[in-house]
Amino acid sequence: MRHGWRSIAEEGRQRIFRRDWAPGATIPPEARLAAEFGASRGTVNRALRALAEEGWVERRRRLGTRVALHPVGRATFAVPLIRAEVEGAGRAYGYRLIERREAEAPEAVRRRLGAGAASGLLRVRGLHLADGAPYAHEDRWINLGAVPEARGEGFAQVSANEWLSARVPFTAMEVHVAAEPAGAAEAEALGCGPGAPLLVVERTTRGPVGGITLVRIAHGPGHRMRSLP
Amino acid sequence: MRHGWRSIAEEGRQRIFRRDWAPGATIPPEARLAAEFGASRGTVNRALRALAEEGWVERRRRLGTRVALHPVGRATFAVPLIRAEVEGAGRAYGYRLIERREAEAPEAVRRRLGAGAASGLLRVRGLHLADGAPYAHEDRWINLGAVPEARGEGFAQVSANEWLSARVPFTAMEVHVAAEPAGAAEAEALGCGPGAPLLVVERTTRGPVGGITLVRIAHGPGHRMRSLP
DNA sequence: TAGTGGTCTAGACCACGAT
DNA sequence: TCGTGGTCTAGACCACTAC
Repeated sequence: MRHGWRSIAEEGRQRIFRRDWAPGATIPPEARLAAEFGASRGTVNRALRALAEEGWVERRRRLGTRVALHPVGRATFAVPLIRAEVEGAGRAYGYRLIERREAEAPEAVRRRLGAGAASGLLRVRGLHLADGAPYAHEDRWINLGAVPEARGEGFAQVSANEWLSARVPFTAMEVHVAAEPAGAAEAEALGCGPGAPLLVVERTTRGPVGGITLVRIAHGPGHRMRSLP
Repeated sequence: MRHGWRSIAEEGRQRIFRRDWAPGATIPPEARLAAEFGASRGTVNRALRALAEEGWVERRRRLGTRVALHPVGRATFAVPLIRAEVEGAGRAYGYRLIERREAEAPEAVRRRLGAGAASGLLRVRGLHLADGAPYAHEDRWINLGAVPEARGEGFAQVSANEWLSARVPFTAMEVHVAAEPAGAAEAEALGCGPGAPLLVVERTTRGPVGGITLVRIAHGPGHRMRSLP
């Protein structure tokens, strides 16, 4: 038998699906599987690591590899530039600045950004358009302590979304998703009734030195997020 | 210098962040980096593969490894059992069946399940409770062609969510997320006003032989999805 | 203490795709 | 054609943890 790590992983999935390897059971150790498949231990390790990342098995030193009792699924979503998202759908992208000012941030915002009372925060609101129609409302706080250059940028031509992405790499990102009724400002910007259900994505972005930006993106009614394959 | 693959990956992230490796630029090939870091090519490969999975670089044979122009972020969410989700939050879990019947499915449902006109479909609706209060409304179609045992199950004591998870492993899952106004049935079950914004998660689950189940889970007002770290 | 997975090495061949 | 990443091998040492 000739086996690559992908086919070994697939065979493992099949055995789990057929209950040859039952939920909760410990499967044979890598060395034994390597002998069975006629592969090296490294190849088997690669395959089992893939199954572990997919949530099918749990691996622990000494304990061995056990089939997960409740295969916890995972779904991954892309977090693209809004411009790229719109243009990727074959629509014309547009952007309009609504508001830009240095302002006192609510305590919750400072805390989530890890910004001390000393560092200023910039608030930028804007509207993303697709084919001229409102697409998403962006309400952003930028930590000027982490990105002082933002002071010199008006964000009238280029959205903060795009400006930051091109200039400030991040190292970690936290994403919350919720359904919320449109507030007054969002309803006006998006052209929907107040209270209309909006898909709201909140992202906190951090660099090596701390919080960079916190953004709330409210998508117009009907918007869908689709998981990556 | 002694380096494991994790520290090599971290060094790569730092170089990208510092723009030593600029966006769009091609970084040195694995063999060169291996010499630089005093590691074997296999170790460097492992590190760069990790950076590629995180979206920092794009790798292609012959072309080499390029730093991504727009570091497309990815956010991963767990798709757990609702019971596990509720109990994990330290709340008491409950379940109530609302409806169970074999029914004609809309064409859209059949298509997404890849179910022919011949195979019957079972519809199960239920309500998940946390501390006795409505938590999420589940509206599910089960492909009896793929899971004939479901005919003999009443789903009165155990939710379809849990029954399927324990019995039918899946191989692929597609997830859609949207904000939608509560319909009449959902509003009644969840005890909210009709039109209230609900976070709706639609999952299509497939096994090796085809579609298994399509479920629409409407979470009560205020629910949040949080990305995994 | 011993069994298991985690990782590293040095070398090899292959698949892809620009030239 | 040939440089690049993708993968496999056989062997080795280490880290964790049940016993």
